[in-house]
Amino acid sequence: MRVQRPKGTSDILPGESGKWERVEHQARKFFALAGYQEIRTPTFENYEIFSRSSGQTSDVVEKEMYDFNDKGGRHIALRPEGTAGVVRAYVEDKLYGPQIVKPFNVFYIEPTFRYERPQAGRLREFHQIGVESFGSDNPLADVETIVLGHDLLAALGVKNYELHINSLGNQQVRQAYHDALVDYFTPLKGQLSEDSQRRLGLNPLRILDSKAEEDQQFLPNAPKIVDYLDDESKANFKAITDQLDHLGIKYVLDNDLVRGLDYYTGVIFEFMVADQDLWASPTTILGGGRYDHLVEEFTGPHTPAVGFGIGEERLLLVLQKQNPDLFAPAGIDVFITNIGEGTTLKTVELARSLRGQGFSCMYDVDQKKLKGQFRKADRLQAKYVLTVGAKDLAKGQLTIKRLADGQQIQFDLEQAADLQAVLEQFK
RNA sequence: GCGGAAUUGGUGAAGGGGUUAACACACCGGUUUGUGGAUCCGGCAUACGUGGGUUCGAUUCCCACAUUCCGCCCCA
Repeated sequence: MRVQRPKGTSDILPGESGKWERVEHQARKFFALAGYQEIRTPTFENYEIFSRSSGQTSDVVEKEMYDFNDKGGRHIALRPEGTAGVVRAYVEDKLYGPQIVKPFNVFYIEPTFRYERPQAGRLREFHQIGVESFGSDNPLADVETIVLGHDLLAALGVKNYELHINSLGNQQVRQAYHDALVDYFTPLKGQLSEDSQRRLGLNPLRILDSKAEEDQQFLPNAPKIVDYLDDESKANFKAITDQLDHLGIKYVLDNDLVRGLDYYTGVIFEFMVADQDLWASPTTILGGGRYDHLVEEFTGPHTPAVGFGIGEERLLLVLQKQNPDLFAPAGIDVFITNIGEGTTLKTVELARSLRGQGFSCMYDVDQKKLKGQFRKADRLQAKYVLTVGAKDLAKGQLTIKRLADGQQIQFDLEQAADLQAVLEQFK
């Protein structure tokens, strides 16, 4: 048997898992403060949920879906993004009902899957932290979502990121813009990159995203979406950017920002980090936007919505560099060593008592020699070592030592019921 | 999907077609048995990603595959 995890997956080991817990704990706290509640949807859905929402010509559907047929012949896909499943649940579970306060705000933290070549900050199984807000078409809902993303990154300690935003307007706008792009690029077709020639027929919007050298020269003069926005879309976008201005949130208007999923309709945005040590080119750690028709597409009532997703692996890469303090190893409060006849069970009793008092506490189940126990305490970065010695115990006493400076004090056994009071003697 | 590099023990690694795979760190044990983080002593890869091939003989050469890393595409 080959003992090897599937390509593009990773084991999050103890030590590493603590970092994840801190990030997720902070995120949960943050969402709770904003009144967002958690939603958990299945890891897999019927294939159509994703193919219809993301768009048949999107890369996600065309080549990155992790799909298979189950034993019942159902075409299943592991979720490649978070929004579709939440929208499905919103419709199926009738969360649009009048008894539910609008907007309906949720967050999720979940594994996500894309069948791709792994590289820095890109795995086949990765994790997304996301939010969705259903039911409001007010620009303030867009602003609230962007502010949430901005403030969450700030709370976690991400320092250098750039917020790119753009607007895609409604379906008529998109159609008109689509046609304009085809008109512009078709005469140039022969000079475009192979990929872009293909995109021209399928999804010309994608050409704007191209980084191919052949294409670059044509991009500056390509039609801009802003010129095709109708008055309402324009007013909407302006309202959003004005409010961001007032709130002091910096952003870059990025006409070429497209996003990989077809369901976006209004404002779209990405928080990008440019760090040569991490990635050769600027990389998106958070992306999102407005999708006003997806609920309808899933046979629900017309429901405007907006949300974003954060790539947790990428977030961690950035945080480890920009806010390493967040991940300072914790160590345990107390390690109990014991020596001599009749001290073992006393040790267990003390450990249970200390844990009950809220101290993290361990002892040596291997019952090695005292020196070995101290070595263990040191390796576990214990703050204090409490020693249960047979001789001391006979006098009703215990010894506690602070490892940082070697200071050691003795105290009566009964005082162990309130260790905090004992520890205060060190100060 | 395309291009490039890598793959030796718990880790970082040196090495080289043929009887002991260097060195370091970590770890384990000891330094006469009630105290850590120092020193000293000892131990620690029948093994060099997998499968083929070349050869008297390969971990060392060749091929394929796998995985990892980097870049492109795209995105989280």
